[in-house]
Formats: sequence, C-alpha cells, structure tokens
Amino acid sequence: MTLIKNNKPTEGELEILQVLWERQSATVRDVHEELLKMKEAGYTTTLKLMQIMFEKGLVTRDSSNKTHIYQPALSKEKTQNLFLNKMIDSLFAGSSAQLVMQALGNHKTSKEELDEIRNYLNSI
Amino acid sequence: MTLIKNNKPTEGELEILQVLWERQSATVRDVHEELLKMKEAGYTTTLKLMQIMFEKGLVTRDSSNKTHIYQPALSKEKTQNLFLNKMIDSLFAGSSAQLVMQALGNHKTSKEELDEIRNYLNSI
DNA sequence: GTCATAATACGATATTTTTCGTATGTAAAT
DNA sequence: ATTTACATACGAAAAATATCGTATTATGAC
Repeated sequence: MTLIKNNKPTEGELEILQVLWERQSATVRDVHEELLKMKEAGYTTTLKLMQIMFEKGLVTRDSSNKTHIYQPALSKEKTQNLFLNKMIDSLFAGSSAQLVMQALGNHKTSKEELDEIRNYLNSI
Repeated sequence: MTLIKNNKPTEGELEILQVLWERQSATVRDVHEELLKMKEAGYTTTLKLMQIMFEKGLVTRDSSNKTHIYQPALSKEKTQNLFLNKMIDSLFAGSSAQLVMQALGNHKTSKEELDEIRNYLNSI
C-alpha cells in the first residue's frame, strides 16, 4: 500500500458537499438542517463527519468565531469528474460515449435536455 | 428503514462482476487469476467475497460439481443504470443531461464517438 | 489405500465508514 | 452569578467491507 492520499469522498461526505456547493458556505447546523430534509441524522453525527472532512482536506473552515463556517475544498466539477472517470473505468470499459448513451437511453430525458445536448455537441 | 434489499454491489463486488460479465461464467479460480492482473489479493478473499455475493443474490452458481461455477445475476446494463441513477441523483441534481455534458466535456472523446452519440440522439 | 492437490466453508480479524454520547467551552438572558 | 442554549471536541461503539488463516472435503495419481 502506498502513501497516496485518497481524496475520494464517501457517500456521507458527498451529501455534505452537496449542501456546501449549493450554499458556498455553511455552518454545521445549516448543513444538518438540510440533511434532515432527506434523512434522519443526529447533529453530532454531521458535526463529526465535517470535522473528519476538514482533517482530510475536503473542506476548509473559518474558526475565528465560535460557530465555524465551512466551505467545500473541491469544486463540484472536479468531484463530478472524479466519480465519472471512476465509473467510466469500472463500468463502461473506459468509454465515455458508452456511458453517455446509456445515461440517455435509460433515464427519461426531456426534449429540452436532448436539444441542449445536441447544441453542446455541435459546440465542440 | 424499509425491508427493501440493497442490491447495490460494493467496489470489490463490482470488480468480480466485471470478470463474470466478460466471461459469462467463471470459477473462483478464474476470477481470482483475473483480479491478480489488477491488484494483489488472496485466493480465499476472492472466494469469500463471491460466497457473500451468492448469499446476497448478486451471483448464481452451479454447485453440482466440486468446483462451483458462478454467473452474474444482474446484467451489466441494469447495474450500470443503478449506478448512473444514483450518481445523477447525488451529483447532478437529477439531470442526466448535466451528467452527459460533463462526461463529454471532461473525458476527451474521439470524433467517432461524438458522431456515434449524435446518431444515437437522432434515433430517439 | 495413501498422498498431493485444490476446492469450499467458516470464523476471526482488520479496515473503513457511520453514528452517537458525553465533556467542555462560550455567550446571551435573566 | 446562574441558568440556558448552542457550539466544538473527542472517544468509543456500531455497521459495513475486506482480508485471511485454518479445517475439511473431494479428486486424481501413484
């Protein structure tokens, strides 16, 4: 085993990052309230997770005040790419096109979205 | 929490499914040899994982002979969709179009692949 | 039959991730 | 100053995964 730091957020960490990306910055309480809309969780559970994320470097925080303010350390795009690439490698034989077509075929995609993709394709 | 069985394969299980999808069916030894090309692992580790997968219903097996022969119980496509949907929900705000564009933008995709996608889009 | 080989079964341990209880600090209200 | 309300820190348990050692059994070679 090497010493390479594994930055890939876990499932629980991702949920927290979601909130942070949306809000730019948030307190533990903010994040927790948001998570409560989706699932049950104890406050200290969220707190602990965010502390761990801080240690891992997944978030930054301003601790000059009593109530710390957290920010995401990874952009949403970077994280999306991280997971996309992993998935393309592990499930789509390295072909992003395969993933794309599978995603379009399965998930019902609206006309508007399809047009958007067409435009995007032409812009490349 | 409901009683719905969680069928989502873990990371390690996915590696095994990969091999099974490729070969249609395989023994533990077969799978293990294949995994060795990618990473270190003990034989009994692979065995145990495959036994667990059998209990979970992720694979089937023919145990009429001493050496069991395993087959995947989920199709590759179903599994791909499983993960795609989870990812779309958790990282792309429920929009498959967003995922698609991100996948295209990031991963360098060849002209041929782009054309293929264009065709596919028109066929919908 | 006995031995060598290779397979399964299974329990125990290790590792990672998640959850939570409790201690403690700080600030505002009374 | 005491109480109340929240906040962080931290350790430890729980749960989910992954790893491996050992016992046992089956099969073929001799």
